[in-house]
Order: sequence, then C-alpha cells, then structure tokens
Amino acid sequence: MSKPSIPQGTRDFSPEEVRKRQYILNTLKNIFELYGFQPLETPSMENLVTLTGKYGEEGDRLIFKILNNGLHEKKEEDKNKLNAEWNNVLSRPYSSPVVTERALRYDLTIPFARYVVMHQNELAFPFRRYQMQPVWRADRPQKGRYREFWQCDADVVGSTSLINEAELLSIYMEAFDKLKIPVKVKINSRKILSAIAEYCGAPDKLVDITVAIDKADKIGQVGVLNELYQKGLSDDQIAKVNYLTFFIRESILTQTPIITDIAENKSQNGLDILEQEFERNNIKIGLEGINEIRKTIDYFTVLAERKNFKSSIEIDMTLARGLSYYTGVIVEVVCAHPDVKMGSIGGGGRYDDLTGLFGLKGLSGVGVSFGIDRIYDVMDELKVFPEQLAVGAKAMLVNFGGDNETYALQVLQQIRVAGVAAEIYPDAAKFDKQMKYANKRGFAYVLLPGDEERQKGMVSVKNFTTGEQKMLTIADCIAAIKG
RNA sequence: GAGGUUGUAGCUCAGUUGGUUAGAGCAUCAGAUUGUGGUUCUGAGGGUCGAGGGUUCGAGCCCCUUUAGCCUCCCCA
Repeated sequence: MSKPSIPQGTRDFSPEEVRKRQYILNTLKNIFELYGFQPLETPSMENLVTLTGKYGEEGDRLIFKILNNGLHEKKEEDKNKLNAEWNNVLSRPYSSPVVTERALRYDLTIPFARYVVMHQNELAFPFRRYQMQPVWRADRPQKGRYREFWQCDADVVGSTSLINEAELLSIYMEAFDKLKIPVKVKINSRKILSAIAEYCGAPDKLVDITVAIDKADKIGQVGVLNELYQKGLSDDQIAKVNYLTFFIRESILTQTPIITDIAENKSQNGLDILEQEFERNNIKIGLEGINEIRKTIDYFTVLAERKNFKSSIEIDMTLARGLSYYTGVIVEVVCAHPDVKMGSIGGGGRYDDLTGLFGLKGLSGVGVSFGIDRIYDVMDELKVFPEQLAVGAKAMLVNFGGDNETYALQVLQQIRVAGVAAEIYPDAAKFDKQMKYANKRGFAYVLLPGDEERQKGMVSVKNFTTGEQKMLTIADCIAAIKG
C-alpha cells in the first residue's frame, strides 16, 4: 500500500488552523459588511476563454486547465480529432477547446469583472462587493507560495470618486487594528509613475520602470538602477528616475519628511517637490496623480477622525505594484513590526475599464486585497490570536455505560440547550482511556454522570485545570461551566 | 523555464572508510491502575531503507536512470 499524500502545493488545515483562519475571515467579513460591501461567490471553474489573455503570457501558463470528460466525443470522427489535439496540447502552452474548455479560478478580480458584465442590468452601481474564496495556480510552489490559496478582495465598481479609495484605506486600518497587526500602508499613484517615465523622456519604458521600482524593497536602490540600465535607459534618464524617487525620498526622510504620516500630521513636503518638478516640465498626468493622493488623504483624514487608528499611511513613490491593470491610486500594506520579515500582506488600487475586457466600457473600479495566508503567519509570529480559539467544546461527559449512558445523554442535551458546547465519549471505554482523551482534547470540564449522580439527578463536575471536583445539580453545573 | 537539496517505522530523524539480525525519540496498543487525566515504569506491534538497474563475496551507504517532496531564481499572493 502506498503512503497517502496530497497534491504538490496544497495543504491540509488542522482544526486549530481552521479556527484561526476563520477568525481572520470573520473579522474581515464583519468589517466589509460594516462598510456596506456585499458578499459574492463565483464558481471554482470558469470557461477557459474567460481567463486566457487576462494575466499576461506568464499568467496563461499558470492557469490550471480542466480536462474534458469526453462527454462530447460520441462520434468516431470527434474522437479522432481529440487524439490529434492531444498531441498539440502536450506541447505547451497550446490549448484547445476539444481537450479543455474550463479552468480553475486564477484570481477573484477577473471573475468579478465577468460577473459585473453579465449582470450589469440588475446591479445597482456603484456596486461594492467582497469575496473570499480559494484560487489555483499551476506555479512552482515554494515557501509561502501554494497552488491552492485563498484570496480576500473588496472592490467598488462604477464610481470614480476618491471617497472609495479613502474608504478602502479606512477598511485596511480598521481590519489590521482589529487583528492586532501594526502596519504601514503605503500609497502612490500610477499616474506619478507615468509622469516619472515622461519626465525622463522614456514614456515607452513605463512598464520596465514600474517593474524595476517595484523591486526596490527587495533589491535596493542600486539594484533598481542597475535593472534600469539593463533595460536600456540612458544615464541621464536613470539619474532622473533616481532623483524623483530615491533621492527625494531619501533626502527628505533624513531631513524633512517627505513621507506623510497622518497620525503625526507631518507635512507633505515630498509631494510639494514632486509637484514643482512636474509643473516646471508641464507634466499634467503627474499633477493629476498628486492631486488624487492629496484628495484621497483628505477624505481619509475625515473618516479617521473618530477612529483613532493605530497605524500610519505613507506616501512612497517607490511603490509600484506589478499588476498591469492599475491606472490610478495604488496601495500596499506591510507589517510594521520590526521583528517580522514579511512582504506585503495586502494591496490594491484603481483600475479604469477592467470590465472593458468583456465589452462593458467606461466602468471604473477600485479594490483591495488581503493576503490571508501571510496575515496568518504574521499573527502566529506575533501571537495575537485570541486564546479561546484553541478549544471547541468546553465539557466532556464520561460514558459509564448502561443506564448511566442514557442518563448522560439526557444531561448532555440539557446543557447544550443552555448553550454550552459539550460532547459525550461515545463508548463505555475504560475510565482511564476516557480521561486521557479528555486531557488531550483540552476540555475545561469533565462531567461524571455515574450511578450515584443518576440516582440523585445530579452530576459530578471536575474542573480539568484545577482538578477540583464537586457534585452539582444540572442547573448549578451549567452555571459553573458558564463561569 | 534554470539551479540546489532531501527521500530510512505513523511522525521527527541517527546510521562511521561498504561488513552479522537497520536503530532512537515521539506516537499507537497492552500492562502496573475495573470511578479519576497530565508525570512515571514495563512490554509489544510496526521497515521492499522512494522506485528500477549496475559494481561487489557483501550495498541504507558507491555508480547510472527515474520519481516525489522541499528550497532558491524568474514571476507572483
């Protein structure tokens, strides 16, 4: 017999892990609902054509394709065609509807866009939804990267107001406060990045510049500049990128803060300098980006007035985000605790015209995503999960068999009716064995409904932490367990 | 797509320059203990050493092939 195993890049979640994950999901769900977002779920699989071409060339290769079941190949000629196409499919990345026409969900954004387009006549815009579901990628797994993982998104479509951006920032703040993770929310605008490309006379290199800057945290300033050099930017252009991003950021970080810290109400000097540069060179898009960030932060400041958020927001022009569909304000969340080395635990931004891919033009959206696997790891490291999550049922009834078993079942339902989670040991096994089981499961109380207890209509209650034991009436027993 | 590394009991791992019958801890089961758990103590079961081939008198160990996991880069969450 071969050893059982699970597919590469997938995980089992133990009862304890599921409880912790659900704690995160429930916390987020409550906040989304509080902010007026509606839940949405889409199928695990989509039609392959819905997904292909949406995530770039690399993305297409990472889509998990589902093999057709052969339901359609009734005729002999169809079967022959299938065999022929098979040979093509085996030479990736070719795919054919004859062999595969469905694929597993790759993210939540594209299915959301598809949903909005399909239901555009029923929906009341602006439509705000949240969605928490697993997605699948045929990636090579490594630490913190899986083939099946959960995404947790909140988006608004059909509104260009920057109030939406501010609300999503507020959701981030509220969520990470609730989860007790100190964070830094970084904010920037794609328009500023476009302006930087324009400023150094290489608007065609926008993507290269964006991708390079996005790596700033990982490979550092020198690394970014090197990559720009390799992408063919001139020394002069590189110097300009350097000036607008790192130099301003760095010099002002050490002297006057370019970083805007809402909580401490520091100045926005960095933006002012950028603004002057863009004005002098008449780069409109850059000025737009700066205005959007200012306005977003103005709105957010109002939202934050009564909330007393613990974390801060920083404007950071080295924030780029890899995804290509963002067009406006972009945000990213990193853990601010000095001991935690973890990449971003959340991110998002505005994307104009996402639904245009499916033929519905002119619908702007903005959304954020929570990386719940990483959030889980951070919370585990910081030990900020509530302790009572660990145990399920609070009490266990020992099974003494015979009449006592019947009596135990009666007691069991009485205390459950009172709202106390309890279970009975289902077999009249040796006392020792039952106690050991109770110990391992970590029940707070063990109830002993034996001969004497049954005759008196009572039950012995053993506090499993202190070892103390008393015979009580059922009502007193319930009261004791409820504390 | 490129590279590194590891597969030995249910789990975590030892195993010497190749040498008798492959070990430990944990877990499981049984007993000390038939209404009192955690700590002990005693005993038991459990292995095609990832798979296939080769070298050798002899392979867990050396060589070749293959497969699976983990990790790094690319990319991404």
